[in-house]
Amino acid sequence: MDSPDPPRPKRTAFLLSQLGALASARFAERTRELGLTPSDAGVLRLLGRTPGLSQRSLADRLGAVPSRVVPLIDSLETRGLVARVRSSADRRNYELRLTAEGTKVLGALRGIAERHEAELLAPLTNEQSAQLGLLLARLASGHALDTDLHRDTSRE
Amino acid sequence: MDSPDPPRPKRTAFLLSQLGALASARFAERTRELGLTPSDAGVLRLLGRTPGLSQRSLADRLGAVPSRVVPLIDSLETRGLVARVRSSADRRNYELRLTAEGTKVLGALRGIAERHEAELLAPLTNEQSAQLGLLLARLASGHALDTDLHRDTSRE
DNA sequence: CAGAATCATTCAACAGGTGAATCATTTTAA
DNA sequence: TTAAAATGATTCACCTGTTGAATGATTCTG
Repeated sequence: MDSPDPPRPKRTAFLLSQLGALASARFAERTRELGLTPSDAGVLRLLGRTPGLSQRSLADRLGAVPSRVVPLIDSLETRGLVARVRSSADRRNYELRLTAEGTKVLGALRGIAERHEAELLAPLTNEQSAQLGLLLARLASGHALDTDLHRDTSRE
Repeated sequence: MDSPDPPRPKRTAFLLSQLGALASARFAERTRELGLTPSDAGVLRLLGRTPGLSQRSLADRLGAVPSRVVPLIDSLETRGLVARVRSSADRRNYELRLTAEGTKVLGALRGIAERHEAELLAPLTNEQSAQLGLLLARLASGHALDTDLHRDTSRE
């Protein structure tokens, strides 16, 4: 037969999928040590930056459906990381906020993200990492995968 | 307060996760038009390159558990894309092979992969795409995400 | 004020994936 | 040669993350 394994170049798109999955899996491992899922982490990050968000707009920014957000917040509320307060302006909404404990956990999460980044980019030099960051950013903006994930058209 | 949105640089690890998820989702859309899941596509690709594989070794190379492979092959066999033949050497094993139809579908799959790659890399110049390919390959090999996914230590 | 829209919630359902137990077959040891 | 251990395929119950439709409360529209 032919040579069994000429060092073939592997599609870039596949590499991207695989490395993305690897990155996600590693990050999940790290957050699990804090008792959090990646979704939990996303919620905390978003509420840290934008306190008072409603569940609806949180769902939009997460790219999730509202019914999905309910058990997510339930669990974070049970653990005392997030508080639901009825909006006085519109009593249909909750205003979601981090508790003191939640803010603390968010801090730990930032540390985790830093170590995660460092571990993932370890095989590259700083220069290469910077290059990669630029290329990926260009790719992301080219595909309307924007700054924050699903910046959508509605208000709030 | 602070300025609400200084165009912050976004972690490279997060970009990687997001773009990887995007790439996977887009690829899944494409394969679905052929009536295939991404797992199906992986099986066909592997059987195209290595005919006669057993379900066990297929599971190893896919990074899946054997019980997962059963319904996967069931479905491909039902659709006439893959054939199970008992190994005469060891009647516990099947020898899995693509049918003529399966080979045809594999061809279509290659076309899809090409278009997928082109679409994904569209925002970049050819030079940038090549650069990205190199950086990702370096990253993958640095993380032992090797040529084919899980080249493992056992035989066959 | 009546009807439409909106937020949060529940619920049934589904896909994908996993581990334990089982059966047939092969290998190992005695 | 045979008893015991190992191996491949399969079944099964189960779990997690998700989704969409229906519901109740509240607010907006005209």
